[in-house]
Amino acid sequence: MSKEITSRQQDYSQWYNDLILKGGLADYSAVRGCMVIKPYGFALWENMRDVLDKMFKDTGHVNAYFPLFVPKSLFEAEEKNAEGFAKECAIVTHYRLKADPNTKGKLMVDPEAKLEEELVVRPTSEAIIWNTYKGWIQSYRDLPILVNQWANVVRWEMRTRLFLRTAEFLWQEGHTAHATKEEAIIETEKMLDVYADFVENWMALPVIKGIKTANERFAGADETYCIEALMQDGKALQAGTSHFLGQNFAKAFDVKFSDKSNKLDYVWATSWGVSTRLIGGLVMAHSDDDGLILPPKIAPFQVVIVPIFKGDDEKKLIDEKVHTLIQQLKQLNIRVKYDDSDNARPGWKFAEYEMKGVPIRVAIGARDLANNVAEIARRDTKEKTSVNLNELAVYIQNLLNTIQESMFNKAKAFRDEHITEVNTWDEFVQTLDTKTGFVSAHWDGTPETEEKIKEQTKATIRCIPLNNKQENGNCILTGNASTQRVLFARAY
RNA sequence: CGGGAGGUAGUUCAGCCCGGUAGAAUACCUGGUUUGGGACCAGGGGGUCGCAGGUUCGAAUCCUGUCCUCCCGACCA
Repeated sequence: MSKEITSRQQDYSQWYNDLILKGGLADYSAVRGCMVIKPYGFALWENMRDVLDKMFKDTGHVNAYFPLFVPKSLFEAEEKNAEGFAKECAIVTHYRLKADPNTKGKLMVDPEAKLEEELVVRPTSEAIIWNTYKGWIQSYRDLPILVNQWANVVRWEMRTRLFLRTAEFLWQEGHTAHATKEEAIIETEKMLDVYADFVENWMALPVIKGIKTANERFAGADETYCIEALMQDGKALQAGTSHFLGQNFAKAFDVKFSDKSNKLDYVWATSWGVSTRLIGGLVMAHSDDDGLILPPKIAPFQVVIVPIFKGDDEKKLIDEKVHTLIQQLKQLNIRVKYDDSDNARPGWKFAEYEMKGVPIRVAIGARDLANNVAEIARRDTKEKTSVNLNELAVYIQNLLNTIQESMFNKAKAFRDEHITEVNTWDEFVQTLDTKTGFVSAHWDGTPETEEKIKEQTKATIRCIPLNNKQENGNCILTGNASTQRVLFARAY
């Protein structure tokens, strides 16, 4: 009973924290704003990473690694980028400690060891990477450069939340260089599609593809594309971004190339990233008051088998059947765990694996063996059925697909129900306060109006959807003419 | 960074106001009985009371500082 989870209704934030901590995904650490990702959480991240990494490679990208530290002079080269991140940078100023002469056994920063130039711990790697690309690019024949990096970054956030916003987080960042603007834009859009494909088809999380307004754009980008997801409490979550950087970084780092006619021009750039934040979104979108609900395609374990037995003789008989089943499941590439530990009884294990979100539970006892069946329980719907052992492996294979699909459909139905078109300010405010979710409304296109709406309602423009329908209307705040609706929401 | 709450056994917490031998539940270990939705009996081990100073004969308790966490707000490509 010590592991009881706070209900969503009682305290949504506490529910979220309970799931992460008690589900065994992560722990708090001794470092401000930084978390420990535990083996179960990291296994989830590894599965996500492996799928994404293959997608990147299938679209022609290669991995590389750049330094954690960025000399301050490089960091400040692209002015807007530097300004945007300046407030949340960790900075290395010294390179040595020494024994504190005043306190035995304590260390102090050695004032003699001050760095000539401070090093910024990367909050993002455009600067160090573009400084490097300068040496890699002379001719159009050197382009495109399609590089991805799996890395950690540090952003000194004021208020942190497990997975959703931590001071240090894991991510991938793609940084590409192109000869033409058109090619760079195609790349930006292509990677947005990769993200949407991954998040929808692997994480079972429906997203809206769109572009950010100038206010919400990445510092240093000409255009920011994004995918936006909706959480169960009606708040939006930016799940991934893909930036068209124009020639901003090429100009800042003086990266030019000769085209076929030997004319010099600046290189065109993109960058794109998703992070461990996706895990936070996954948790918030799918789980319930009994614990996590993980989509089969990325769950660390897709199936857990719990034996129910009295005495060693029964256990032996069950073991035999289970080992056959495990072989069958492994041949189908299904990740399975057999929990035959004797320190917990079946009921305890049921609750434990529900909390950990394992998609399918198989229970086998003497009663089942007599009928050559096993009890199958779905985590997402809690439905239980008895299935003949001879058909079980294939049944599980199919059920995993069904669960994956069903989770996506459920999340999509919720998302679609929570996109509300409104035409007046009153409707707008009321929808945000009572119904929550995305609100589709006309906006006059000015940053000032966007800012005022944010001040008054805490809602921001999440995106202007791609392929947005054009229609005439009036801005909900100012009444000025507008040609399209945009999506507002309160967001994480 | 502002406001509020907190840090004592692996975990959840009591004890603090009013200073005097560190407690409960649960988890863990041993033995036994159990096992189809978080088992039971008996015995046992485990805590520099976040950290550092100070007051005191004596500090988990009082004072100062500091670190970390949670909630609300500001901030958040």
